[in-house]
Amino acid sequence: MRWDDLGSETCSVARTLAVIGDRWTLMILRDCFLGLRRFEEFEASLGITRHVLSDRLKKLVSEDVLRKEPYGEAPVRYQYRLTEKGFDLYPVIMSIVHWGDSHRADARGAPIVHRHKTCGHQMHGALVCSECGELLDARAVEAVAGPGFTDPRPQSRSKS
Amino acid sequence: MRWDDLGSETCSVARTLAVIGDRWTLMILRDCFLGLRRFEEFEASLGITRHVLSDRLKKLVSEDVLRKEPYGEAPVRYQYRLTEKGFDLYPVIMSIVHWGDSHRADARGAPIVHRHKTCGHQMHGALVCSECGELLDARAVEAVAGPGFTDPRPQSRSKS
DNA sequence: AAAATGGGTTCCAATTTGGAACTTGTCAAT
DNA sequence: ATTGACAAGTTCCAAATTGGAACCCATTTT
Repeated sequence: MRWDDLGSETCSVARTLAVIGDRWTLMILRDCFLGLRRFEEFEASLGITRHVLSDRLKKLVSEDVLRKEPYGEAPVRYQYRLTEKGFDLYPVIMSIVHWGDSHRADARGAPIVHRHKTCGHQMHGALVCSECGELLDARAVEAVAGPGFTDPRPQSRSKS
Repeated sequence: MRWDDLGSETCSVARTLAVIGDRWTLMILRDCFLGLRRFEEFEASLGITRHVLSDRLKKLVSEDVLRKEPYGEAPVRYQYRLTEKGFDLYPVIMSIVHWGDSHRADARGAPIVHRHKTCGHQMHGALVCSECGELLDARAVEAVAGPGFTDPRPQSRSKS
């Protein structure tokens, strides 16, 4: 399968990764959550080549994850900001951060720590059951076919 | 910057993506959480080319996300299973699933639904503050330098 | 008038993928 | 005892993607 066909799979992971599952896209989104907005800010922060950055930003805008808005007057400049749909990716980023903090931090500890303004504590993101609020463990969750389920790969790679 | 240098960045997102931020790796992990274990199962499920699959599995094993264990007797065969470190990626996958369900599902609804065995309800993963348990919103979280912080890109791309 | 700034685009070489065929060890059937 | 099948790869080549650098264009500052 070509990577570009991922988006038409009957799977929410595949469909999501078709948007953000790219080498650099999640790094761009990390920067967005850190408040970066301008083309050259992303470039300097990531050290990504300009045309790959340009391409990824276009894709994110076309997917409505980022919004490109003009600012400044005489020489009109542009900035890229998260849409609500983009903001909804926060749990993905925070889960990634927490895994990195837990498993890839150096001896001194996490490079960035997070403070919850609401309660004032230093915290990390925790994944819980939306219904009972208990911490989620993969072994306690059962996946079953939902309303949008269709048998995967009906016409795929023939076996003979 | 080359993608391969990501792992040495002072950022947990970068370090994590150096392990899983690859085009196919998260799809492989999705399959692992769905219970797939064998090389040919992954290949059939993903339609990925064999040498890319082989390469990704090797990387995941070397990162201690998957474990390669022999099974069967006479012709010894191998299977790949999640380690604890791999299991800890569950929040990442579930957050991705939830975003896909929310923003990329077709009219009929999610292809897969999840049932929490503990409470019995159909649920999704929700990201909360580890300290106060409140649902996390990006705007309510402040990121500050932690113990492992070092100034990014000290020797990077010179400007002149 | 020359250089800088911001936000790109164009070009080419190097790397990575996609696709298919080939390998190796073992078993099962002819 | 050959032939075929299976699992798990590896090898080869062509096509696509990335990395690196240079170029473009409209304004603004020096």
